[in-house]
Amino acid sequence: MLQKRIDDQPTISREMVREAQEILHRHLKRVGLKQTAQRDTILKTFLETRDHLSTDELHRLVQKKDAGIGYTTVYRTLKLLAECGLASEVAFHDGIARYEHQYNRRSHHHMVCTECGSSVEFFSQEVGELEQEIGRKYHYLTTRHTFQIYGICEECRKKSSRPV
Amino acid sequence: MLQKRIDDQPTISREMVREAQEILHRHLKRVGLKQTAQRDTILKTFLETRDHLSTDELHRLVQKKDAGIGYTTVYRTLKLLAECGLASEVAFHDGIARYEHQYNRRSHHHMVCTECGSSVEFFSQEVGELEQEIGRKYHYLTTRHTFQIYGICEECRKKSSRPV
DNA sequence: GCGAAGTTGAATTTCATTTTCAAGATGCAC
DNA sequence: GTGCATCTTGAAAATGAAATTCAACTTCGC
Ligand SMILES: [Mn+2]
Ligand SMILES: [Mn+2]
Ligand SMILES: [Zn+2]
Ligand SMILES: [Zn+2]
Repeated sequence: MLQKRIDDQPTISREMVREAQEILHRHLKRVGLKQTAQRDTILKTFLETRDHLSTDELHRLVQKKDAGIGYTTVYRTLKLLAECGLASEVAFHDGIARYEHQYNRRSHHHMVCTECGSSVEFFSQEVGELEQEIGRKYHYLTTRHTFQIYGICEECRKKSSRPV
Repeated sequence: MLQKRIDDQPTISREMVREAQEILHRHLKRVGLKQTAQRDTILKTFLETRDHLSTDELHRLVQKKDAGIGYTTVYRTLKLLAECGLASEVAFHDGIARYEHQYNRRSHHHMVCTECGSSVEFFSQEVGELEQEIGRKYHYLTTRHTFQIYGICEECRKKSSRPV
């Protein structure tokens, strides 16, 4: 699952992890839940990648840090992270839910290759403006939108024109 | 599942059904499959509604015409219709696959209420242009895109501000 | 009509997601 | 620090839409 990096975020720093954890902790307190080592480990692991991870994939990464953490806890923590804005779900239409972290990330969209599953991130202000415009027009209070482009990447086109 | 009608297609005519069936029949022949009464009934039923139907919902409608037609056949026929461009999948993010027919329909997008599930269709040329532009920029051969806006409709906002 | 090849629908399987539950951890009150 | 109500955890089970299987049936080229 390749992914071209087209903005300029450095690898996450210790400081950023701490700040993100504070956001989580405040959220937990607000809704009457408790801090746990598992939740912190999962958040930290999640911040360390810029990939679009399935629960299963994140679980595998988390297990390298603490083999005792179960799939269910990763699953539940991702929901919590989405609640407090640290994660968002991205549907690549491949039948599984993927998440990406939203801490210090510019809002962006994805173009996905339907052959190999790789994706490119791109930025477009227009799409967000369209959300506002259409919401106003039909009297919806809009909360979010999804926009994905599907196609075949250059690599895959080369491969299929030059078969083995 | 309400849906405002914002373009001007009349109810499907007998003539249109015939034309759409010809498209299906040509497709079947092309890929070495066979015409059946079930497939024709399913296509006809599908064309008669402008809703965004799950396989289950379409199956229920089809059964009113021919109670012997099974869920599996509806499921498989929807795939065939998508293959020949007569249907397209629309993901409203409610966990089930929905289809709408694409015979004599203007391309459009959807805004979905996350409270009641109702949807509004809207038209935007810009979105299609953006697909082209981004595809060119990153050397993808684009095939399609998805764009949905999520929010809360006027009805639902009224309801929640005036609780029983 | 014959027969090869495709179709059908009930039943089964698959598989990501969600729920359950009993044992363990957390954190507020004292 | 201790008590204890409440929340958390992870294995296992349940869920449910989607996909597959298979034996009986239909289609269609000859
Ligand atoms: Mn992304
Ligand atoms: Mn529509
Ligand atoms: Zn590719
Ligand atoms: Zn609504």
